Amino acid sequence: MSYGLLIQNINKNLNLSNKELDLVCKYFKPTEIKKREFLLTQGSICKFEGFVLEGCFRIFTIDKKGNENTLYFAAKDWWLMDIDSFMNQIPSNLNMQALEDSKVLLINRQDKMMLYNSIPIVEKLFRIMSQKALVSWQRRLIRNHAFTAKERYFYFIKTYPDISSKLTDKQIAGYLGIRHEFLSKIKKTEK
Amino acid sequence: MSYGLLIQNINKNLNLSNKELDLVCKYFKPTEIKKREFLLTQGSICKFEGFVLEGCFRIFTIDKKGNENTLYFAAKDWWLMDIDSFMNQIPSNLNMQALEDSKVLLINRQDKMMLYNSIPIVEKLFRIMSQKALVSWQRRLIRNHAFTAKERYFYFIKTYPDISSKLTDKQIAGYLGIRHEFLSKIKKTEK
DNA sequence: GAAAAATGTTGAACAAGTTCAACTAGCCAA
DNA sequence: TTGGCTAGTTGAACTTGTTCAACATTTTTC
Repeated sequence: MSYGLLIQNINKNLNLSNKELDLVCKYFKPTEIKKREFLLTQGSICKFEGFVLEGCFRIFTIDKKGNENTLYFAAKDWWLMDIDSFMNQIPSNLNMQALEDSKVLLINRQDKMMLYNSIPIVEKLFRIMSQKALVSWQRRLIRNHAFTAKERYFYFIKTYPDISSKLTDKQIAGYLGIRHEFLSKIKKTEK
Repeated sequence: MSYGLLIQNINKNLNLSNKELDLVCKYFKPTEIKKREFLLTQGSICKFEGFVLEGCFRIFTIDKKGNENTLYFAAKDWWLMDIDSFMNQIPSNLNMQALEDSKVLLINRQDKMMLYNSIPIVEKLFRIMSQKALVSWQRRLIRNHAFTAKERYFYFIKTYPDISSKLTDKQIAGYLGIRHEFLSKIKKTEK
C-alpha cells in the first residue's frame, strides 16, 4: 500500500483514528502521470483533488500577455488542487504539469462530498489545512512586497532545496515573478 | 440586534438553520473601537476572530526596513483575524488598526473551539470560507506578478470602490506594494 | 548520433519603481 | 492664531527589472 505518506500528512494536521484513516484512504485512487503530461489544463473543469506521492508538479496560469505565472510547485507530500474549479465546477485558470514521472492520489468530487458527509472530522481536517495554506499565501505576498527578486530567489532555494533543485531556472523565475534572463543575471552576481 | 449582517454573511457560504444561527451569534460579542485604535498589534497574541459590522480596518505588518505592508483592508461584512496567532497562540506579525470608528463582533478562542465542537456545521462553514479566501489570495498573487502598479491601482479602486474611497493614498500604496510617491505619479498620468 | 528544440547567458537600451529632498496643503490641538 | 503633524506632489538621480537579439549549452527526439 502507498498510503503511508498520506496518513502521515493527515496526522500532521489532525489525529484521526485508524478506522477513519482507512476510510479516508479508500477514497483516494493512485494514479501515475508521465513527465510533461498535464493533470489539469486551463479552461477545463477540475474533477479531482490530489496528493503527491512521488515526483513534482508545476501549477501555473498563462496570462493575456502569454506569460506563465507559477502559483506553486507540488512535490512529494504536497496537495494539488484548484479549489475554485473543483468546488464550483467552473473552468479552471490553472495548468498542472508533471515535471517528472509522478504518482498522485486522486479523489473525485462526488467522493470528496461523500467523505465530508460520512466522516465529519474531515471537514475539520480540510478547514485546518486550508487555514494553514492561507497563512503561507499571506506570507508569500508580504515577501513579494518586502523583498527584491534576489532576496526572494535565495529565500526560495534555501527554504525548498529539494524542490528547487529539480527545477529549471525558467521555472523558478516564473514562480518568483521575474523574467528568466534577469534570474540569470542575479545568479551571476553571486550571493 | 446587530447580527443581521453576520447571518447574511454566513448564509452566503452555507445555509444554517435559524437555531444554528442563533447559537453561533450568541458567541460573538459586539465591540466598538475608535478611529486609529488597534484591535491587534505586532508581537501580541491574537485572542479573537472578528467580523466587521461598521467602519474599516487596515491589517498590516512592519518589516525590518520599517515599511508598512498592508495585507488587506476589512470593511463592513469582512472577516478579520490572524489565524496563525489565534490557532497556535503565537505572537502575531500583524497590526489591525481602525481607520474610522468601527463596530465588530468578536469571538474568543475558547468560544470558537466550543462553537466548532457544539455545532459541527461550523467546521464546514469555516472550511468553505477559508477555501474561498485561499482562492482570492492566489489570484492576488497572480495579479501582482502579471500587472504593473498602475494596472493594480485601477483594478483595486474599480473592484473595491467603497473601501478605496475611505483610504488615503498612502494606505492604498501600502496595499499595492509600492511607495506612495510613485502612486502620486501614477495618478498624475491619468487613466 | 545528428538535428531540432528548449534552456541559459550576455549586453545594450529601455521602462518601472525607489529614494531623497524640497515644497504645498489640510488638519488638529493648545 | 500659531505651531506641529500628516498626507500629498514634484523633480532629479538612482536601482531594479524588462525587452530584444545574438549566441552558447543542454536536452529531447527521431
